[in-house]
Amino acid sequence: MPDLPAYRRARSPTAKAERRAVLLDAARERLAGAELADVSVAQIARTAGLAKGTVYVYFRTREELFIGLLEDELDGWFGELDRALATGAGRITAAALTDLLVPSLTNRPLLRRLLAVLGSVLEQNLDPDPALRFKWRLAGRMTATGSLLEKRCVFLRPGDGVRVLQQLQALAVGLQVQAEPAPAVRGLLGAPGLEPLRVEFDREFRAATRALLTGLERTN
Amino acid sequence: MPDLPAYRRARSPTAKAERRAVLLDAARERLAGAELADVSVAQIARTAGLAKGTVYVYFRTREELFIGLLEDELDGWFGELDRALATGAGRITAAALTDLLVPSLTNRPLLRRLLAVLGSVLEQNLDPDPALRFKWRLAGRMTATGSLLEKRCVFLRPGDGVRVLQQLQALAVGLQVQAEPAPAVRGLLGAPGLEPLRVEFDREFRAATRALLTGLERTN
Amino acid sequence: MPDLPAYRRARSPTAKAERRAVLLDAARERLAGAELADVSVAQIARTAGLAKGTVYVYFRTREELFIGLLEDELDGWFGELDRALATGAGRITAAALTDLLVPSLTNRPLLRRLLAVLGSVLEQNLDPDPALRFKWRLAGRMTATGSLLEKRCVFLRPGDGVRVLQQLQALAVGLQVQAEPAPAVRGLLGAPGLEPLRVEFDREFRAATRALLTGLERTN
Amino acid sequence: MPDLPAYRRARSPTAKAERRAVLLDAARERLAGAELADVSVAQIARTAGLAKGTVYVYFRTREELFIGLLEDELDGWFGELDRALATGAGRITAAALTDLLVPSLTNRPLLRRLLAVLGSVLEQNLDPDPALRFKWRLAGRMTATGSLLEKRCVFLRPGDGVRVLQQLQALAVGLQVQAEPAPAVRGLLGAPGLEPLRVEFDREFRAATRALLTGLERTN
DNA sequence: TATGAATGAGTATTCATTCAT
DNA sequence: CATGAATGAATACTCATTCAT
Repeated sequence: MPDLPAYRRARSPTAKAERRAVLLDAARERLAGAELADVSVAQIARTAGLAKGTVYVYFRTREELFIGLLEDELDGWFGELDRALATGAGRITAAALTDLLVPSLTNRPLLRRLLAVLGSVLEQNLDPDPALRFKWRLAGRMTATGSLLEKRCVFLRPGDGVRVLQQLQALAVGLQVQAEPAPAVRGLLGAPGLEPLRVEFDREFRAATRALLTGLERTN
Repeated sequence: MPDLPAYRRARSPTAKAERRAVLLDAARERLAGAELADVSVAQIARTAGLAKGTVYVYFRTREELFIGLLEDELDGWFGELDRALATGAGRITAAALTDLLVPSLTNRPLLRRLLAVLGSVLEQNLDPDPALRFKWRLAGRMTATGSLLEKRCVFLRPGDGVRVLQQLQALAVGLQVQAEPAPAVRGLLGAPGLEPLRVEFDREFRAATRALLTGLERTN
Repeated sequence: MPDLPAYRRARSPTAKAERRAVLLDAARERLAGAELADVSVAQIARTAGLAKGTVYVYFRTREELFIGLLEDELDGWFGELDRALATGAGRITAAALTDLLVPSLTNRPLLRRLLAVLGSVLEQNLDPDPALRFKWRLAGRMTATGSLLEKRCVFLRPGDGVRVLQQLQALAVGLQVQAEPAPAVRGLLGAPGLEPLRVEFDREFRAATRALLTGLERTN
Repeated sequence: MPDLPAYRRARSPTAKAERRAVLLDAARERLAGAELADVSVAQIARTAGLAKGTVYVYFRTREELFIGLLEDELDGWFGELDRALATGAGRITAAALTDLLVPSLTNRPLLRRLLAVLGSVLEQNLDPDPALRFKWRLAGRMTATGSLLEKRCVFLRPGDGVRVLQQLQALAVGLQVQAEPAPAVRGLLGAPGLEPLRVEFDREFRAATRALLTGLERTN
């Protein structure tokens, strides 16, 4: 049972941030069991124990809420990468880089799902202004983490850092789509003869990432 | 009053297949300029010069129509790969395989787009029966082409053929999502400071594929 | 009990016109007991015995439906005036013109109500195209009937015909607003001391029209 | 810490009236550029430099605020008429009365707009109590000014004073509706062929008023 | 077969008003 | 008194699908 907040109305910036987080958590909870398209604002509000209109106090549109979720996930991801890359001293090989990068996305299924629909859904009903803000922030972190990558990996040339991140995201999103179709579809994949279509995300993502990074290492 | 032209009613199997093709072509035409979500059955029918209801004579649902399109694209893709792999004799290196595989997906943007939404959209509103038929056929071609790959590439171990195809698709889909967001979003990407988010599909897909295959070659 | 139509689906132009009329009649029925703002599309559809979506087969928007109603009312009004002005031979005095004009609006409360909200509500959610079509038609009938007026009334100078129609509409709308506020308000007007605010439409409209026309007659 | 400025809290009746006036002025300002339906409480509050909730300290509902505006306008109008009718000695002809009455409404577009929606909008969401108070006050001024009219104009019989005021309002409201539809609609009226629908308020109102009063003068 | 009229489920969003702070 | 966060009612419209013609 979650602690109820001590207030009914969030007036301080802290309380407001907290309430925003409550809404994001509610969205996360609902997304755990349903497609993004099937999660309605009403559901999220109900899950958060708030009224529908309150959602619109904190987010201008439904899409902005999901972008908020994505920002959280991206913060977590980049943060984890940055910490890992700052730790330790020596140079990193492709194999070590694989071990560093793979779990960061393997453990973030929601990030994979949100990235998969970012361009086609999330940004559709977004004012240009918040859309740009989001993109700038994302670009900034890509650049920063890409630089760290280049510093720690001798086999990465200038520009390769960002490129590795893009390729990693691409692999994760593409395999995510193969590995976890909508629940209704997932059932069918158990049918005999469909083995070639069954994709176990964790294993395949690791394999592909290792191959990719190894290839880069050898090529450069 | 003279008889209406015989082709107004598609009686023979040939005529039926022809009309089916007309509808698929119409869908292709519409998809060239719009998001899949924005292409309605009515539009497709109108483009084909038929009535809305007629679409449902040839396809049980809107999704089945798009699956039909995807089947065509997959047929073309696998056919091209199979022909290329059957041609020539010697063993294929990672570099040669890259040159063989990359254009097959670079030239098929529609295939990439459809694969991206296969699990989350297309198969959502499909009867289990046609869904299974589609999947069996796909699995079959994956297996067949995968075998061919393994035969021609010494660096591929058993099972790696299908895996390469999966990884290739994953890369293509993931980069597609990054490279071509919905039109409304694409405009924003021109803003300064967003360079790290701009992805040129052709170049990045080739680079990633080469790295991936090279990595496989060296590892195995 | 109204006759049910012999068809379920209106395919012939006649049947379609009939069904359109059924929807307009349903709207009329609902408007008899409620403010225009309180009449929903769902109510109209239910009253017509049709589904909500069917309304949108015949009218692009809710407003277009009400404009259709207004067009009917205007057709009736102008038709009545034209017939009356075509009948009889001699010249018409102000008094006779009053007798001719007044009942035509006294008997059309719906016309008065719709005219009152034409510019502020009805035309708000109308595509420019149908809006223009409506306005051209209205302008045409104003001009035609205005000409007839000028022919039969010596005291009307060129241009006065249309002007009389405008002034008549203005009076009717203005008095309508005074005489028949929303039901919730109407009750209050019975309170003692509010006699100066009670307006009996028929009487006042006749008096004002007679004065107006008499004034015109003497002035010109 | 010094005391906050004394005026931040409106304690004295004077200060309260002042703040009320600030809100009414803000409403006037917003109404100058927008339809009444498009002016929100939030906008008014912002324009007044106050918070949304503060509006409800001074007015029970949004409608009550607009009624307050209307009361101001009516006060100004009746005041002007009363002063004009008290001034001068001799009897007033229809022509002179026209010159006296017409500018009083020509110069009050906001009064016309508010009167047009009084019964259908403003009084909809009003408690009976303030509604009655407003109506009694209005009735009183109608009676008083009507009496003055009857005193100065021989051609007005008992009861005609109030009636003239009613008819004048009716004309003003009706012509207002014709002359100034919502901005979105106004653009269309420039189209060729729509001349019969273009109404210039000032000119038409004067013409109609003169005819009306002249008619009254001759009839009585 | 072909048609296109009829259906009806499904939901984000606004904003006047309230009330905790 | 002043604030502004929270509320929740209320509704037009789309479009895939069906089925009468």
